[in-house]
Amino acid sequence: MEDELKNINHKFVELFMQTFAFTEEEYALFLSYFTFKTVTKKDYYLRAGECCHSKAYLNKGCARNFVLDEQGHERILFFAFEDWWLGDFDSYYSGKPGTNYIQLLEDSELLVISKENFQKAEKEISKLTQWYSFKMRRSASASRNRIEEMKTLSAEERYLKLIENQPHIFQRIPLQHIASYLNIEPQSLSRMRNRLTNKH
Amino acid sequence: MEDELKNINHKFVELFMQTFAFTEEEYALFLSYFTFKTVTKKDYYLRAGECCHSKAYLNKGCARNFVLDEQGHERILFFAFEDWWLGDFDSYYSGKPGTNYIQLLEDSELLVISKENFQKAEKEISKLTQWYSFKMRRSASASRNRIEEMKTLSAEERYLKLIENQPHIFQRIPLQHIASYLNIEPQSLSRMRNRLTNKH
DNA sequence: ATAAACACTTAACCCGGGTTAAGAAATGAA
DNA sequence: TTCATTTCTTAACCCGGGTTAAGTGTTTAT
Repeated sequence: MEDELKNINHKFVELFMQTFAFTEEEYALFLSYFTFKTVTKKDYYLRAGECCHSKAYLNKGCARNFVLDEQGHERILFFAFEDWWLGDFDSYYSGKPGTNYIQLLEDSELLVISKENFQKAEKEISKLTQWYSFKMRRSASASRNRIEEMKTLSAEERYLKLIENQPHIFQRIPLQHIASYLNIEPQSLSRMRNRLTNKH
Repeated sequence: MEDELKNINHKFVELFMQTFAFTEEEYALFLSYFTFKTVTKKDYYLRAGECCHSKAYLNKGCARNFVLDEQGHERILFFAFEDWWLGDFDSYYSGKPGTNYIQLLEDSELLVISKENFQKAEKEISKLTQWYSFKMRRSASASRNRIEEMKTLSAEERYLKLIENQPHIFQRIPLQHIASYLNIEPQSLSRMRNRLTNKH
């Protein structure tokens, strides 16, 4: 862990040191519960059927979170980039096997904390619970907004919104995965992009 | 309030008295922060553009939570029945105007608690915070499952799953609203039902 | 009792996305 | 450099759901 400390994403440091006002001691204690892990492109952090016993801070790299439909097609629920947390939280809390796959799309760095260590940390650093309920609320809100978006926008509208709001995704994520995220086939995305450019 | 106390849904009593082990005093205090409200069919608890300053326990009746898409079509996100809580939680926490409409579909009874009163109650009854973070986690999990369902199932599969898992909905909710919940037009639902019965 | 409002169904036509198949372009490995 | 793999595109055909329109029940209000 020692060597990697200097490489920790500044957003991680800022979040706990500034936003949640951890003391140096609390921060050091919190960090000591993590393990630093490098994973290569295409590795999985989690597969369906496994129990999720940890959460992981994505220090560097990006990942896709997907499930399989009844025909075995991969359906990407969302992408994760630097400063996101990885995990199947249904499985994490229920202790039961989950349905999510989480695959890294680049060589990446993770800060992994086990469920047990997180519980210990929560007992020792009371601010953590506060942070966590804040995060939970934000996550619930994001999911509700996503549902709203899926219900009110067409595939084309969602594509245009994605270009508008998260253009960086197109720099790092292959179009086939973006198609899956938009819930259409790669061929349909290709056809749609063609349609859109010929409009002008 | 006095008169209506005996009509409070037994699930409400059980939740706080048994599951969260409120004392008689805590329960009485908590209840004193609510106002009992009867509303008639088609009334709105909330409209888009309004700020949501309260949450409401649906003691009796049912409601639909919907948003408008860009063409002004109503899109139902979910239905609420007895023992659900009503509110636009993005607006509740942000203090900003929300996008959700919540309309009662039957003559209904609500137990309404204002944001201020809930905050007071949280300070006086620490178990409430515990209850609330539990609820938040459940809600986040439900939303994620809903996204997963929307991404992996066709309209027909979602319809069959609805019959299987929540047949009571068909007793109380008009088909046009169920169509909106399934994200299809009433005509398409009608056609689909016809298709399905003719299969046998 | 009667009209108005609401809820559901059927049918014809259109269009976007799925499917299948093939080929082009870009990337990676030996 | 060369071959293999991966990624992206194009095209033809099909199908489910949208759209429009009309018609049939079914409630609700007066």
